[in-house]
Amino acid sequence: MPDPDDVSPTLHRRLREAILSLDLAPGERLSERGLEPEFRASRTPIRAALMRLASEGLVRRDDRGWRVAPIDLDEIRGLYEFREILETASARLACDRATPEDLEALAELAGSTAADETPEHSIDSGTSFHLELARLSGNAFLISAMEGVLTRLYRTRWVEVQSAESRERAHREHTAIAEALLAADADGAELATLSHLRGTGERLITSLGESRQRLRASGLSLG
Amino acid sequence: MPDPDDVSPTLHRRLREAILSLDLAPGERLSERGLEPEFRASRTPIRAALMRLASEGLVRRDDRGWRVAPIDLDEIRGLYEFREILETASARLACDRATPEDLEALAELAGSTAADETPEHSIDSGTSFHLELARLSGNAFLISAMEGVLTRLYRTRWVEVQSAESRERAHREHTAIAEALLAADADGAELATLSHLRGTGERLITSLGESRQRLRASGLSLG
DNA sequence: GATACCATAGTGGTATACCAATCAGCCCAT
DNA sequence: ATGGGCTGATTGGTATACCACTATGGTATC
Repeated sequence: MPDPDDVSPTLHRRLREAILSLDLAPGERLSERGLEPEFRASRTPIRAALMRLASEGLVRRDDRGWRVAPIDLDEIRGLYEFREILETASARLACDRATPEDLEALAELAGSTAADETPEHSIDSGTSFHLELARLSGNAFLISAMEGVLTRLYRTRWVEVQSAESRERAHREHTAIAEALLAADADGAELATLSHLRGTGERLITSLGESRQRLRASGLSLG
Repeated sequence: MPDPDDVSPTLHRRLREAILSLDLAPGERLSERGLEPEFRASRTPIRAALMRLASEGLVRRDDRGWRVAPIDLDEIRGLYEFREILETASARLACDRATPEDLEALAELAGSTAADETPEHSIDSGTSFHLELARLSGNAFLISAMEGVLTRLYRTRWVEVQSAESRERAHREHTAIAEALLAADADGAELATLSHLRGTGERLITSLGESRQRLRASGLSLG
């Protein structure tokens, strides 16, 4: 997912991408010195990047040392509950504040999900849709909180877009949200958002639970 | 203002307290080396503390350097809007999840506000009440977001508790929230929370606007 | 053979030296 | 008197050396 700030491949950004791409595995232990050769930097900036990543929830301090944040089912549940709060509120605020042009652009984003055939593009356009919805709320703290949520959820993306059917469903539901907003129907937009999140979240958690079983059986783990 | 983590007077905590107590003025420029003598530490830990404070919104990066986050009226407005979202949701969740004992403890906190005569204690108990309400939601992200909001708002506390009358009003409204929760009245609790925040926020912003006028007239500023 | 102890290597935490960029102030030239 | 250019001080950014602590593994002793 795009880092709103850094445009040049900063160390923070590179580490972040390594984690989000699962190149650094969830739960993996990291040592500051151990990262030096891979990322061609000295401890000080690596340490700074790790601290920043910790504040984004992608990395945690262990007893002594760091580890990539594990993918925790309870945390995902909490994130989706939190996200419901943020995103339904965003929908209401966007309904009040967004201009018709903004909403057209949002509908465009919703529409673009369908055209893409690749799961990767579906992920990105899905993320963009939800982020844009938050932006239309006009509240900087809401936006920032949504960014945090989406970042923390990003590593689970591979399960959401597995089937063409679920990509199609996301497209339908995003479109429904955008259309309710275009119709200035705040209640409808809130409801559409809520049901989209409820369904998506439930399927994600179920799917993750099953994957966890499978992985455990094969000796792997999610952290 | 209590730091949930650090119990020993860490550097981060000391810097944080210096900012929250307005000992370091809003908008004041800070230099890493310049803080060394005052805080008896070298650049590395000071830098780390500044980065952490930046992620809490108490400090910002300037073009070159750091500055204590100014007190910005628009930001306060945004914070209160965000807080409405978080806290009404907290009330609803708490209504579902909190045990009667939890709610009794919350009512106790609400009650303790009145007994205190000093503005200082009124601040602390008020903060505790709102933080406890968030805790009863049982959602870690909601709690953490509320902590962030309260931290960012903390420096404006001196205006909220100026008059005995406003302290009394806070007491009444907190009690009303706690009682609605005890009655398992989710709608009532949400409404009581909303009206408490609306009123408090509005008065705060008005008051800050006037203070800003007065300060500007006297040559000072809030950053 | 089991256990207790010690040496060692690896950890994050801190202090510090060096770097490039920048901003301010002063001096000199016009 | 004024404008231009240079110099020095100060900034954050980085690299690195040193510290205390701990966990571990091997060895020596019982």
